[in-house]
Amino acid sequence: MITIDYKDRRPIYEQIVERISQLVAGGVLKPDEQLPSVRQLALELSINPNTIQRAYSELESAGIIYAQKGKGNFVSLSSDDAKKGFKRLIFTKLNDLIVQADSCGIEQAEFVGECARIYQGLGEGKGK
Amino acid sequence: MITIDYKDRRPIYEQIVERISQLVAGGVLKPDEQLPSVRQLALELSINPNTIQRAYSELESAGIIYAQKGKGNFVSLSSDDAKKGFKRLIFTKLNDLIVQADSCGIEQAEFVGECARIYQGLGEGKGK
Amino acid sequence: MITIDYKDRRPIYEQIVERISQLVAGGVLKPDEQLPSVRQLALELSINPNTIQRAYSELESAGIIYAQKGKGNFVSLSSDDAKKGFKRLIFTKLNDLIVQADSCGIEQAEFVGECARIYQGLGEGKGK
Amino acid sequence: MITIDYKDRRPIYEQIVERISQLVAGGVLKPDEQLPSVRQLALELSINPNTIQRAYSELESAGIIYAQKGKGNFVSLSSDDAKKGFKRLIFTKLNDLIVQADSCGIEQAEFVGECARIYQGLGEGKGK
DNA sequence: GTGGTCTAGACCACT
DNA sequence: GTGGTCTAGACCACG
Repeated sequence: MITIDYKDRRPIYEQIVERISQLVAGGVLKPDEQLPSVRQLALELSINPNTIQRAYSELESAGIIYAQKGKGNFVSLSSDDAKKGFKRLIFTKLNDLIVQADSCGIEQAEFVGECARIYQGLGEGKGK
Repeated sequence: MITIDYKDRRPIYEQIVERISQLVAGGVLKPDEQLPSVRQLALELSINPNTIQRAYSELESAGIIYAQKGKGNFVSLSSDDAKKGFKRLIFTKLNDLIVQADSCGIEQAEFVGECARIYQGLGEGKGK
Repeated sequence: MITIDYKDRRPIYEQIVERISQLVAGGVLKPDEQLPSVRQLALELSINPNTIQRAYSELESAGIIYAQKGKGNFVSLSSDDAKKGFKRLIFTKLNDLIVQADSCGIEQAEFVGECARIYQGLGEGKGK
Repeated sequence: MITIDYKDRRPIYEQIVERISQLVAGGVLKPDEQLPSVRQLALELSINPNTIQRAYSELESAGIIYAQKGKGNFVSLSSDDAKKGFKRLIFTKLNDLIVQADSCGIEQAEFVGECARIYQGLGEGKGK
């Protein structure tokens, strides 16, 4: 359900935050569902509990999950809310990317063409 | 020609690398043209010469510029070559982004629509 | 009569203490009236009896209720006494808050104005 | 400039966050001014650098300060912006307090009277 | 020297 | 057993 890519240059806790956000956005984790405990997830991924704790803290202050002392961590957002938040995040990144693309002369037609090609690639991947 | 945004969270040397790459891709800096010396640029931007040196090193190992001992640093790529390199880089990032978008249910139509909207926004900005 | 908000970050026993204090201060629970038994209340709220026990202990050491072995827990304070205790508590918190407010430049007039606005909001809420 | 109250039940990092917020709100720390380094402040207060780091992280994600790797942490908000943020925070707490006060029968007149008394106390304290 | 991340291990409050 | 905080010490990237 959650894997860590040690080659990824981003910090581990950030990878976990993103992964769980996706699971919530994708509706795999439903509102009020309990997440694996800090210690259990730490064992599974064989990383330090503090790192999980940090990821969960970030998710909590982002309003995606809520914590109850002595009980556990739970999903707080509906899948729809999470999707909206995620969309905002992705479209912000897309904006940055297009600014860059534009600054070195890549035009809309070419950019959109590339999008189509990539989406098609994804579709085929699924079809396998 | 080159400005630094100290509030940008990315390292300074990375900002410089990006900016010079853009200038080459945009044809502002032409092949075999000499770049400002490490010391001069450091003075202009009032930052540590080590930082400039690092940026130039990265640009060199990316094949965008070449250094001649005792003479200076020079542009090695043609505008077109730089553009191609840049495109590869941007399209790789775009790929990652689309994988993410897809994984939380954003479909091609919506994604492309957002691209169009952003490009339009850029166009208006220029028109000012 | 008593409800628990699981999304509230405060411990459950504290919510119960506060709620019962309010009921006493508001005169809903009268002196020498019997409170629901630990087990019964635990069943009603479907939480651990230990948690109720802890709440009752705190209430007892605060002098708000008293326990009789084998019989149950009873209200000890009159509504007026409870109100006084409550007032002391609230005004202590208010003091802290005003110290903070003052330290960042909020003056009495503005503070009192805000109080009035909030009280008005409450009044409207009741009017519904 | 910053002191820690070990009797305070709140975590240390939270005390630091609040204290620095106040200093920014009060205009003592001005925009773009550099804060003491993580290690230095840790030494001064004789607490672990990680705890300071945590406080600074929270301040950063709240937009009150910004960090530059290798350089330090700097105030980002103007004193006015900080004041507004702080006001919102305090008035939220005030709201909670008034809800409590109201629920046990403290009326607006009495509440405001108490505010006046407290503010007067503060004034006298300063006059000394 | 500076911030950022991670590990290891401890203690506390709560259920 | 669960989350939350803190300490101690390490390593990396940056300037």
